[in-house]
Amino acid sequence: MLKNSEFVSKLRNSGLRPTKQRLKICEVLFNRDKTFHFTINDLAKNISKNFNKKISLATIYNTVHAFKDKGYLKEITISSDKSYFDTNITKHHHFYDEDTNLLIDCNDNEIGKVNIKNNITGKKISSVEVLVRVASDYQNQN
Amino acid sequence: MLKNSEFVSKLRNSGLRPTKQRLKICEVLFNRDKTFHFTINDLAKNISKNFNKKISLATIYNTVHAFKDKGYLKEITISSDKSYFDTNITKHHHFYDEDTNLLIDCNDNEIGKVNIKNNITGKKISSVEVLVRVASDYQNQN
DNA sequence: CAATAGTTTAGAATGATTATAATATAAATT
DNA sequence: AATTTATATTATAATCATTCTAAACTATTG
Ligand SMILES: [Mn+2]
Ligand SMILES: [Mn+2]
Ligand SMILES: [Zn+2]
Ligand SMILES: [Zn+2]
Repeated sequence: MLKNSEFVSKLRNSGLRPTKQRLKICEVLFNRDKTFHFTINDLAKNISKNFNKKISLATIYNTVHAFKDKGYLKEITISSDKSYFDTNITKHHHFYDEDTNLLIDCNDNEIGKVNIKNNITGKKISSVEVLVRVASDYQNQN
Repeated sequence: MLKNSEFVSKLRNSGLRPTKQRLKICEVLFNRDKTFHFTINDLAKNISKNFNKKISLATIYNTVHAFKDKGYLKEITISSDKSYFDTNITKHHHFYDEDTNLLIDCNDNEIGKVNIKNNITGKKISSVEVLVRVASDYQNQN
């Protein structure tokens, strides 16, 4: 539950001007109790529903990518045609419900620490992500 | 190192007619000692280089998707704009080298078993995949 | 209040993937 | 082995999410 002036600082601190559009997008994304997952399309619909002045799709793309670059969003790719953004930027894993197409955060009492015994020589690990796909029992599994 | 007649059976057994094009693609993908990762683009280039008669891009897409549906290939999605296919269809995890854009298979002495303590109620796990992104030590990490 | 740098926008361009529908091939049937 | 039927391939067009362009707009600075 951040307020407008906090978004202004947040944007200024990252070298982004606090424009009307960016503040509106901040409000939609970050002015909540819980983090959530969304697609660009979800966000565009959400904004057009809850904002009288329209924000162009190019700006929505630009802003989401800027926020991702600044580390305010993470991108989670499920398949070649499904990409989600996540307002939860802490390290965490996901369940993906193939029936509902919903991403669900895992916490530590759901997936234990991944044990990486050997890394590639000369490389540093930049992220470790687990994706657990789930579906109804009686549905076709692949 | 399978031979042509084995590919013919394999295709027939899955209800796919053993056409010239599909057999050529089988040869390129499965007539090897080691499994590997490829993009559609890689495969198309490979075929045009090693085959005198061209296979249309539509057929390459169709065949790769048919093979994936039949379980002869797995798809590994790295980001919204990078999708790989894998001829290793066993359960395994991956390192992704952000410097070289190369996918590398993990074996059990690199990543231990993922401990899933609680699953979503009423759902069955259809896959568990770990992706470890790595990059050079001195490179920008995100 | 300029001047400047950064931002938004509508619309065009891109490019990977998929659809179309005519032609070709494989399999099944006579 | 000729005919019929089902399936596959192909060139090409269509789709559509994303990115690009460049003109208009806005926030910031002096
Ligand atoms: Mn695909
Ligand atoms: Mn993107
Ligand atoms: Zn999440
Ligand atoms: Zn692999």
